[in-house]
Amino acid sequence: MPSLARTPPRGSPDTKDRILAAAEALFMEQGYASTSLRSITAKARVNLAAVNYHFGSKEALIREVFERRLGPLNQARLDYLRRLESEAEGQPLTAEQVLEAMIAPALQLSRDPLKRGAAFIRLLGRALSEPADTMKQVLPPHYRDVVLCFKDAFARSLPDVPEQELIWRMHFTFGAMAYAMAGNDALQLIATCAAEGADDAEAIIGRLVPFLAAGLKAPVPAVARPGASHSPDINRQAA
Amino acid sequence: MPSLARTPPRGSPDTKDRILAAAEALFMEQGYASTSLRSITAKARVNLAAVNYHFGSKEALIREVFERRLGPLNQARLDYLRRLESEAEGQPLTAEQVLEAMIAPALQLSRDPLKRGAAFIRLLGRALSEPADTMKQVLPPHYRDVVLCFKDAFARSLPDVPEQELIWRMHFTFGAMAYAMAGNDALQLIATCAAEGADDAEAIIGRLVPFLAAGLKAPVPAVARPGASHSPDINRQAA
DNA sequence: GTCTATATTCAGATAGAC
DNA sequence: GTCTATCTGAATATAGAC
Repeated sequence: MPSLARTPPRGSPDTKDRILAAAEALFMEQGYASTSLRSITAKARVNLAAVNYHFGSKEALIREVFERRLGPLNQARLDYLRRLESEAEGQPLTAEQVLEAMIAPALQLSRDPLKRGAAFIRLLGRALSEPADTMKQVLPPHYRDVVLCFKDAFARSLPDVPEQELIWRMHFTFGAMAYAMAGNDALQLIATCAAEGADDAEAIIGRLVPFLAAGLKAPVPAVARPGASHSPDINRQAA
Repeated sequence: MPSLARTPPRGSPDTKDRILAAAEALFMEQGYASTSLRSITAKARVNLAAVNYHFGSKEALIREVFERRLGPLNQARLDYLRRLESEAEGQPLTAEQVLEAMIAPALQLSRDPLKRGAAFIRLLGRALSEPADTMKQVLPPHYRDVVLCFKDAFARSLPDVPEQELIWRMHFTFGAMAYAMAGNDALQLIATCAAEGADDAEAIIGRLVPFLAAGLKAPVPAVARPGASHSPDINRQAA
């Protein structure tokens, strides 16, 4: 199959891939705006002009970094979810199972030593919080099916949670996932408190799934929509 | 009091403040690296050279943006926690109360229409996920006391959660908080599913506290430290 | 496809008049 | 303190030889 690709792979064995790998790593470390094409080509040990030859622009490069990884990742999530649902034979899945379908493929990718998937997973966690306009255009189309399918799956798992409440809980869930996947420790919580194993992705998942499942399954407070404040004295605070 | 400040306030009524407000807003919208001093001074309607005159450098400016807000905010969190603890008279606080002490002061700031605190709160949520080296130096010192005091408070509220597990749960908690505070909806979850009220900070808090409290209080799985995988079949997944 | 060299734009920072 | 004008460097992108 690879020898039948549009451009014969002779001459340059992997220039494009080297650029993509270097871009992935540097975007993760420094962010999109702070990473220059010069540093990318230097790390990939290719010529500066190669980026514009192969990709056209810096924006097209970051776009391809995401397109290459995100399609397979999200397809794996959907496949995982469908497999669990078919095995359940009509029984609704547990929230833990739905979370596992969301998280396990990312864990799989982050463990792959060949594809340098870990860098991408961390980049992805960062990108979800990035204000750059590019990200706001690139990510949503890839996630559309995942969001819709998993929302339905969660709704079946959690029939007592109203739809609006469920959407907010998924919002919080993605936030915690993105933060954990990005390996963020901006507050040096781990360092300050001397916890170990921050790099062990599997350990993180084992803790993240029960945490999020409990939040998703929490009893729905009688706050409803009309403005009943959840706490009577939240306002008596000076500064 | 203000007329006795080091530099008499005549001549420039608020040049520094206008720069800080503009920087806050633009850093929130575009991120640190993508925001030029030219765009900041244009928005603040001051001269380009004023930034370097008043602050010395772009990095010193962003540093002051955070220092001006973060000290009072985190002090309010500590005061709130201490007040709740003194009212409890020795009884341990609930996890909901500790979360409220963490979140309510941020909500307070984000609602203040004069100080443009909402922009800062969103900027703060973003900054916690930002890879820039500057942030990694600026934020941790401000959060050190908050992290330590709230860790102790959570530990008293949740005596059944081992310390290592609690640290991870706080990590997830801060992730969900940062994501929610930043108003991130990178996946267009809210838009896709047509939920309303995304801008109402109080509604977010009313949903966030029960969600996080349930996660923090979740039963601790028998995963312990030695590598007992939490799920037997997490690995049989192709791609 | 790959390279050198360069065009162009824009960034942060500063000098010096007022 | 504020302004104009400018220095210096670095960024993206491209032209054209090989």
